[in-house]
Amino acid sequence: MSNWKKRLSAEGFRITASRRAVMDVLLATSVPLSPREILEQGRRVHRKLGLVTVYRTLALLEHLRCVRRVHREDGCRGYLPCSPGHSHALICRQCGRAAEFQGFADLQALIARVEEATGYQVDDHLLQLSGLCLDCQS
Amino acid sequence: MSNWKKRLSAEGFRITASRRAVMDVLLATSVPLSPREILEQGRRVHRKLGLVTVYRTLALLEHLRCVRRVHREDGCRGYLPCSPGHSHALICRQCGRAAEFQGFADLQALIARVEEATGYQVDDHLLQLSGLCLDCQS
DNA sequence: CCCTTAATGAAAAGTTTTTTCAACTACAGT
DNA sequence: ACTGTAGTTGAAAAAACTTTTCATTAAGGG
Repeated sequence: MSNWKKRLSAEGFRITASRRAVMDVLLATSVPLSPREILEQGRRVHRKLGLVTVYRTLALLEHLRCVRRVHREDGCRGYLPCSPGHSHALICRQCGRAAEFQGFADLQALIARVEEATGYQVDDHLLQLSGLCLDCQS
Repeated sequence: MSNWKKRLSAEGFRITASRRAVMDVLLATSVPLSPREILEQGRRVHRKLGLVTVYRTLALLEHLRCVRRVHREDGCRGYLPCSPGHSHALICRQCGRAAEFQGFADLQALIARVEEATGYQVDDHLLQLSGLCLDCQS
């Protein structure tokens, strides 16, 4: 059983046609999608899908860390499926294609320095990179 | 003359009461403000200020790098004044107070590694930290 | 102190997100 | 399999947010 289904069940949530439609769409994309885009594509597999349900499903799946929300200059609600563990998004500014990467130790070092410099106790971070993917460089 | 006024003039933009109101509000805050909050506070110094103008002014000031837009889980349009040069925001999740920090070399190293790992050519990044400020830790 | 033109604000239009609520259905227990 | 029930859904409506339009205002060079 796919991972997201396990997580829903484990927390007592039901596997419904709408949730399947939303996850199917997200698992098939390599570009962050907005709720409206997810609705449109999702209707191809589940005709009755409604926008409200897309919003609710995304909120739930984000909470369970099955999907990740990416922020961009335009539109702050792009969704991507996310692999287990903490990772970050790297988005092509030309075609939108997204890749994931890990934070490595550099980020820990940076955070430690910032904590020292500011006195804040840092417990979360938002890091996204953008640029050109291999295909778009030519 | 304050820096933001210089930048506006230098690019041929006018120093108006509305723009002064928006910048005054931003320079006085340590918490990211939404366009609506800026409108409300701005009206205390410039009665006729309109919401449309706040949006337009923020877009302009952001373009000129006099203000910075911060993204958060809730609401993706928080504005802060920004110091010259590239820096990042660190926001207290309790009181909202923001601090700035520089990217240091760690970030460059991280980006270089990601470029190597993914083949992308990285040319921009969005980095924000959140945690507890000194006051909120007690 | 004019004049030109950038800038403004109110209203309206367009979007996005949330709330409400009756109907539906996944699935645990029978 | 069948059934009951509580979690889910989707349409409509409300609320919130952002952009467009356009007549009026005023910044600042001459």
